[in-house]
Amino acid sequence: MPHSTSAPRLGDLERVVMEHLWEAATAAGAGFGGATVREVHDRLSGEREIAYTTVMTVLDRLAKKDLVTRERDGRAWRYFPADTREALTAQTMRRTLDDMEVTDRRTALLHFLDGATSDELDDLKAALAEIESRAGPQPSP
Amino acid sequence: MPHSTSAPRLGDLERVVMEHLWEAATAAGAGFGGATVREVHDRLSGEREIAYTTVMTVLDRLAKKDLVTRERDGRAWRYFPADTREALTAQTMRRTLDDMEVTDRRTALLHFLDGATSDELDDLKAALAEIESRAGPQPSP
DNA sequence: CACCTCTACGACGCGGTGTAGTTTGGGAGA
DNA sequence: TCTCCCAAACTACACCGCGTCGTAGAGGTG
Repeated sequence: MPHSTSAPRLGDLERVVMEHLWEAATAAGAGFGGATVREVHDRLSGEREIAYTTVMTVLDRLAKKDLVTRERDGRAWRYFPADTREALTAQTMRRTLDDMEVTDRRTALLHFLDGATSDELDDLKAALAEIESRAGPQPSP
Repeated sequence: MPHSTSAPRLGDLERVVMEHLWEAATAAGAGFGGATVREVHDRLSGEREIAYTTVMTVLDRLAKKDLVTRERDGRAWRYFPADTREALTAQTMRRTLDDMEVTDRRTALLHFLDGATSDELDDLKAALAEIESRAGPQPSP
């Protein structure tokens, strides 16, 4: 039984392709975005040599892993990231935390914060405050 | 060039073996611990069928990935986890955050916290407080 | 010496990923 | 209508990581 982990991991090229989809999504002003195989291929061709079908295969696999969705656009498919970069990052981090079956979570988080810049700590505090306010003000214990 | 990511990811069996090393480390009261191939194999044999050399190979690969260290113990090697489970977890989480080249880190962290239990939030706050106190009391800005 | 135990090294199968060629189906123009 | 082009679909292949062992040596012990 050769390994499982049930976690869709990104390869190098897959990541690059996701980059372009994310860029396309933000560039198109939230509402739309996405890209066809040809569009992604054209962009990648500017940076390195790569076959059209290679891009197609990658997009296809990403779709099978539910990392992207697709809609018809004429005869071609238009691919969209299923999650934002931030959401995917968070998911992956969470999966790590869960998979490792850490008993002493506080210590793990402490180690994590050890490597954090003060900017990052600020980001974290901001996020924490946001969550708390969303959950409603806590009664003082 | 088939992928790289410079990230030592754990397979299923590798993880199981690490479990045993971590257990051995804590069971031995901080100071020592570690385990030989035979010890790990004996323990695994109780749960499933597995060859001695399989365990050896895994330990070997873990050593090459610097996830364990080893010292001579008679004719055998004694293997020690290079990091605690918590430290490794934190490392992996951090690597994810860095690799994904997230620009909006705050949003990513927000997504991360979205999936957190309130226990986990408490752990995080405790860790955060610890870091802050360690860095010395901040002068009010 | 014979034996036992450990290490070192190599091997094989399988799935994932990078990479691409070949086949097929359907619109668009001559 | 017939042809050509484009995009999709399918297939293929190599390489690497990991689970899985086997075999060959080396070095103590009875």
